[in-house]
Amino acid sequence: MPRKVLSKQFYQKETAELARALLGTFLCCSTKQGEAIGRIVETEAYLYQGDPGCHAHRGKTKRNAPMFGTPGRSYVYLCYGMYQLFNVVSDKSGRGAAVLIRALEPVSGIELMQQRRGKTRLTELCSGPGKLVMALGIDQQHNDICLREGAVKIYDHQSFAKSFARPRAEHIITTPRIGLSSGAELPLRFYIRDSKFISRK
DNA sequence: CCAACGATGGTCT
DNA sequence: GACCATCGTTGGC
Repeated sequence: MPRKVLSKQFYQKETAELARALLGTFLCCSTKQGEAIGRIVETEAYLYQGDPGCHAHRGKTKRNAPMFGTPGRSYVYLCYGMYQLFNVVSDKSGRGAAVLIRALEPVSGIELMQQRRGKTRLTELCSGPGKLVMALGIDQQHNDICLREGAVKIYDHQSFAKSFARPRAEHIITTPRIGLSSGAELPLRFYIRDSKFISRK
């Protein structure tokens, strides 16, 4: 089954739309230890306007600068002093918006994920934004890089087995976002209804 | 199963 | 000096 990375145009979608469209695509990270791949099953949108939960809400800073760059690049930042979180820059260039990847269904490189996580159960490998970054071996080296070429890529819905079909729109659940002190109430979290691999209901 | 809590350090005011 | 887009453990059912 040939792999195809998501197009430049795919990433220019409005942020909430991109967050939904990314469900069912495949996040892949290659390191010297090998390749690890997961199917995206949960995302959150962070908007460039009217969203107090978004890092870019108060303008460009050193940390959030990647969010103001080209859509289809990465934004990886340190959360709570311990965990890296992985985002996809969205929308038109320079707006300061992104999609947080919150959970994956493990697809390939599962032994490597198990080693990195120190867990064996599949549902414990990538069921949270910090967990999936650990499982894939993503770190600060992968901040502000292009996702169409390089160590971290996103492949389209058809790049793996047929059993991983694009989720039907009516199977996508929308909820408030998780873990925010402001802006949490906005309905900008999305997940695949029947997935066992999401961070929580 | 689940709610509560502490660890931990960069970023921004 | 306050504020976190989290996680794993702990202790109670």
